[in-house]
This record gives sequence, C-alpha cells and structure tokens, in this order.
Amino acid sequence: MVYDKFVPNKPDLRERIEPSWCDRPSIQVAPDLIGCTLVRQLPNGPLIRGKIVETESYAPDDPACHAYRGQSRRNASMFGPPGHSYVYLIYGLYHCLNVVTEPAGTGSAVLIRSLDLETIPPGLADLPHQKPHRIAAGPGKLCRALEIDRRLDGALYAPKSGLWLEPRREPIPPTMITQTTRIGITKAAEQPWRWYLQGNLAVSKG
DNA sequence: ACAATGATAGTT
DNA sequence: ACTATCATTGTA
Repeated sequence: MVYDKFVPNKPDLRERIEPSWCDRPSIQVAPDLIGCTLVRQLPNGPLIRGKIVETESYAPDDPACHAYRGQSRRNASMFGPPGHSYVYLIYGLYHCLNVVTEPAGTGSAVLIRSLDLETIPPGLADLPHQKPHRIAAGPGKLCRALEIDRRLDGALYAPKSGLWLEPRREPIPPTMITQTTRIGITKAAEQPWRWYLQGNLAVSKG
C-alpha cells in the first residue's frame, strides 16, 4: 500500500468537522454548513459524498422546533451534545437528518435539506427519468439515498459512525448563499431560517 | 389537490 | 384508548 496516502477518498486524510464547531447557535451553524460535505459510509457498501446546498435552523425558543415543548424520547438527541445527529421519522414514510447544535441540555439543530451528490449510490443510479441532481434534493430523499434512519439517531458525526462532515474545500462568497423562509411548517413560518446555495439544481427553490 | 403511512403528543 | 398532527414526496 505504498500509494495509500495519495488516495484522495481515504476518509482519514480529509479534514473533518469537529463537535466544537457545532457548539454555536443553529442560526449560525446552518449557513456555515452550506458548501460543506456530508459523507456516508454504507455498511458493506460504497462511500457517498454530497455537498450540502440547503439547510434550515431550529432554535430552543422557536415554536417550529421539535425541542420547543421540552425533551421526549423522540427528540432526546436534540438535547444531547453538539456534533451528533438527530434523525426522526416524518409522515410515517421519510426520515430527516439534523446536526445537533449548542451544548448538551439545549435543544437546537440544523436540518440538512438537500445534497448535491458527488457520487450516485449504485442502487439509485439506474432509476429511469430521475435527474441526478434531484436524487438527494429534499430532506426525505437524501435520507433515502444515504440509507439514514432512526438507527443513526444520536450518532456522533465521525467515520466510526459511517456518517461525518467535512469543511468547505473552497470559500463561498456570502452573496452566493440566499437566506429565506423555511418550508413545510405552519408555526413561525415567517422566520427567515432557511439557507441555500444560489442556482444549485438540488435546491427546492433556487 | 391529495393519498401514502406510522410515530408522537395531547386529550378523553 | 382515541385522535390530530406532522421540518415529505410522488402522482393526478
């Protein structure tokens, strides 16, 4: 394995986002996650990488936040330490993936809404009339593509979990990131707590 | 416009 | 126990 250290996709050679980076208000972490890479190592499967192009933030004093009415079995990981996941089932059909923010005891997180995939998961590559850019466009679809469900709830974002985050490889001008209202909620719907990479084809509306 | 589909939280 | 709700998506 002489050339091992030159293999670009070897996980250990890439910089990773640490829990301390997530120990900030979700309203700050959400825009900073735009352009970062979500990496999924499927068990006995391929490595899938996707650029985060759409996020939403949910804060403790936010009526739309699952943590707003206190801790429960479902949202417990939102009150856990930063840099871990919060995964929940929605409409009995889809899962949604969050990055927990702020210290343990504080219920806040960032919802990952859309990914621009670098690699198409083999099982999804041959689906007809599915545009590649749309495979992970939407919180439910990206969890389906990356095989993320409640078993990953509370997991640390790290290679040992098969799920981790990497920083931006290139700077993104702030003007390329649009801030606007969140999608699919009724409470606090007027708050501009959604961010997306302007013009990216995986974004719900951009 | 609406059905699919199940866990959750609040109410009897 | 019952019921409304839900940070969604695909089809009509």
